[in-house]
Amino acid sequence: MKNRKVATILNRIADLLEMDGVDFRTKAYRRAAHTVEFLSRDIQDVRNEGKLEELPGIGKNLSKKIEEIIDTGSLEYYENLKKEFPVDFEALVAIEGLGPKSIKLLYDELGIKNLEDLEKAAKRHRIRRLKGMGDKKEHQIIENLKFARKTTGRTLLGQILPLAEGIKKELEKSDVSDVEIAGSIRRMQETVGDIDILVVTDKPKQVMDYFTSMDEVGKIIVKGLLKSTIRLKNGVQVDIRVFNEDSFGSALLYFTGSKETNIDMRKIAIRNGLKLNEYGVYMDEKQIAGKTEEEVFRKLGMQYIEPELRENRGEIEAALKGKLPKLVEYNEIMGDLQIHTKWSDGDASIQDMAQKTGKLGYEYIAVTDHTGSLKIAGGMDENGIKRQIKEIDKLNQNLDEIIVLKGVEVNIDSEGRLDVSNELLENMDIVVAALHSGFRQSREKLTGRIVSAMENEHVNIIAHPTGRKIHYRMAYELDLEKIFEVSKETGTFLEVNSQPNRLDLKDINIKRAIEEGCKLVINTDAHNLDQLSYMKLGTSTARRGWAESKDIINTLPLKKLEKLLS
DNA sequence: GCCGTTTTCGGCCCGACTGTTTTCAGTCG
Repeated sequence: MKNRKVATILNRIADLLEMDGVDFRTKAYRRAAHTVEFLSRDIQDVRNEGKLEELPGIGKNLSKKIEEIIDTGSLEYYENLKKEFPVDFEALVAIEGLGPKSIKLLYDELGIKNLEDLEKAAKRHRIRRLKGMGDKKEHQIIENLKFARKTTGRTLLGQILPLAEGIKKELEKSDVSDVEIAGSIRRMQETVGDIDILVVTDKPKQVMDYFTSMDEVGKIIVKGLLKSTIRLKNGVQVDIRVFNEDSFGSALLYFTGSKETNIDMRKIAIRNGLKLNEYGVYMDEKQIAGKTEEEVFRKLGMQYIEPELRENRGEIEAALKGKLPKLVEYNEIMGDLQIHTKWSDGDASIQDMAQKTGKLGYEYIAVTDHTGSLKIAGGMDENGIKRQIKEIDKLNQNLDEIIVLKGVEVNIDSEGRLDVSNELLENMDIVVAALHSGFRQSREKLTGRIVSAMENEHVNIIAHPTGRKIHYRMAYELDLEKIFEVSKETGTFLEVNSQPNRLDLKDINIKRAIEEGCKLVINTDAHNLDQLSYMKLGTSTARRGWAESKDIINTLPLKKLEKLLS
């Protein structure tokens, strides 16, 4: 998968061009980088088919450059640009208040190339003497330097969601008639850079004062009547925008993004002789829509696009043609098919997990504790599995709100073998299989291990298929196209694992899997009672992958699911 | 550098806030 590498180089070129004051060509590189980064296929395959130019934003010139990157691993044009501007752009631009123009000025006038140079120059008061700079700006740079070095970057959605909801609750106590969480959180992106909040009020002064003086506020970065930005004590940035009721829909649309989707929607407005901004849809000077998002989409001649789809990955074209999928709904999930208990590495008893899930409105769960070879996770031996089966049978006689299915999460060893005998697997309602080690094997070997597990007639589900852990380890090398093909052939379901740092398969792979005709299952992989609520994260990931309920097997009622499993 | 429901040339989203400015450039989202 060279997609990441190609996208990174294209983005770096855009950075350097931006520094040089190049305008629209910069945008072209960024657009192409976006296309490549979120392509659900291997860019190398597209290149081999000679179809690079069919991708949005990629023409003759860029397709040649991409070919050069794929073939040689580098790009002469990029190398030359780097020589011209030998600055650590990425580090410098991470400083709040520094953009391409300032970085160019600092390099041209003071030879500043990196954070160390910047710090020295600022402390010697050499920056305040530059044109357009001043002592405030210099001070700001010194302040923000400290922070930029400590910053950890993006936060997991699962971590930031409760924080954002807390701030929303807090703001509801102020003079507002409405508060909504927008931005990438509303789009349910797997990681989030900041919290965006939109409020409706006719007392903006009071609300902004309230917002900037909340207990959690560490630093006020910007404060105005219509927009403010703060940094919480824990380092997370929060942006707030104030609107009135008549603009609520267009404001929510704008503030939810993504930026790329916003830009394309504004272009559609222009094409229709209209103007779209955060205050509404305008014909000449007159607002003709804006109160609700639905109204805005309608005026632009499009279907309503769910927030999770707003990533400029083809949803705008589909909405214009009326061909958007009908996404799986959060309340359509009927059960959870990967749950751990005290029998292996979970914290709760089977009964506790069952009772909690019964309250969530599910019809069924599957208890899928680890098996023998996974000693570290307290894996059960075959006798343990047999005893657990008996316990579940007994429990089911006393539970009326939910059915507990008998499952295991078997380990796929380094040669693709399972660690539980087929005789025993035959007795299980559901068998989940996964890799837990040997991630550094070759692509062929890793793919082969999963394929042989899928070819076992007892295996129903491949759990966390790519093994990635966000911020911790990359997905292992896999031929996903092959996995999808065998998944479809054998009727093995691919998991969308809901753990906040897994979300695996991820959105673009889900989309591809569905296109290939695979069926998926959304599981929490919960190890305690609280983690059962992660289902929301897995479902949002599936929605971001354009999944409909027909693609997700645990939207089925028990009877139909059992038929499918058999 | 890309693209086309007025275009193969001439466009390319739009607005708020800050700091350094006497009217605007740069940054940010």
